[in-house]
Amino acid sequence: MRADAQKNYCLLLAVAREVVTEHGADASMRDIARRAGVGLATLLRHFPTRETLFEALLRDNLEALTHKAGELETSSPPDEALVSWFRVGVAFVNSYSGVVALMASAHADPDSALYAPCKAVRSAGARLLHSAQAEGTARPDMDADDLFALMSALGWLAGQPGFAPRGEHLFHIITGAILTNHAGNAIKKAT
Amino acid sequence: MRADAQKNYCLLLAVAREVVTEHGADASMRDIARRAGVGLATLLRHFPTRETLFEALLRDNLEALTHKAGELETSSPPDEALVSWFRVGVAFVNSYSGVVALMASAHADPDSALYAPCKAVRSAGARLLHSAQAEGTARPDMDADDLFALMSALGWLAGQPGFAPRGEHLFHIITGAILTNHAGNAIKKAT
DNA sequence: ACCTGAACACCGTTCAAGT
DNA sequence: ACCTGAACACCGTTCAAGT
Repeated sequence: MRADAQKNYCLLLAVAREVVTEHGADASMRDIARRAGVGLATLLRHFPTRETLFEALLRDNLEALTHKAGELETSSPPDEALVSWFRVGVAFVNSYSGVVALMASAHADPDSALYAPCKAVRSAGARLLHSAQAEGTARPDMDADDLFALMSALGWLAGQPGFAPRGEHLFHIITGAILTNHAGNAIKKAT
Repeated sequence: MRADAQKNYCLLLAVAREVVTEHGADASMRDIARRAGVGLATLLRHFPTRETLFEALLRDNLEALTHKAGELETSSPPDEALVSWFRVGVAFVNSYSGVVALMASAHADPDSALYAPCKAVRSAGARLLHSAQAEGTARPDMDADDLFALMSALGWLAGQPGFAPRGEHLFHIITGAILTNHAGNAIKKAT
């Protein structure tokens, strides 16, 4: 990669982050190029699709999310680890408005640049889920895709202006459905 | 309304239904006008916003959904009525791909043409929910907006290609969280 | 190698001009 | 009253022409 190309790459990524923060995941590519003071075609060659742009934009955060699962696995009991990670996942998936739709469709499309990172996240969740299921604290009739789907659904809800205020409560309701100890999974936080 | 205007109105509605079936809720307005053999401006005056078009397009179905609640209220015990209606609601909200996002945002925007119909649906669900709560078969820490949100979330999930196959199972998980009789709400169908 | 500008086929909005 | 065509400001894609 030539020096000027490298510089443009970084510049575009920084500007994209800014624009996407303002306008969400379906921000105008043209706008990003314009603000970066670069030809639209230049942006499009660095990132031929919206997915490749977001793959670069979210890479670090997606890796952190995947890593977080392993961390919680050793530091917390399985059910707590699962819920804590689920919460982090919901928050991430909603970090940029509209990104959840991108990830949901990437999850089903092996050609998407976001497919691999999504799969990694899914696998990380799977491990936590299986631990909790083995322990008997998570419902057994659920798999990693269900977990990913529910995470996406909560992320989507939190991104809808009308539902956002209820996000925390809906999170509580859904995690309550995932865990099996209906007795007191609400208060279970500092045990 | 003049005769030709009336004719155009009906024609546009029919064509719109067709195009939306093919391309989902964010179909091109221009395309609808084109297929109807009418100027774009004509479509836009009959339906100044996408919401007004969908208000007309969904009116009958939304009324049917609202009506269905009252019907179930008298024909079934509260918990069954709630779940049955919830199922119909999820199916409806997913009748046209992408319509769920339209409804979710209309739900929070009193200026939207879809605001009133959404409110009616919400209220219809509220009655069923309250009956079940009074009976003790639905969790008490939930209100009509939560129900509407969960219905929307399931509709959204069903609209995502990757999650659609799991729709029924996710429906089961979420209704399990709404009802309180965790013992056997799965099999409870023909009692 | 890498970048650019322009042409292209789209989109929804707006409005003066027609019947 | 109602409709139309065109102008406008956008969008992403593509590619020949420049350095």
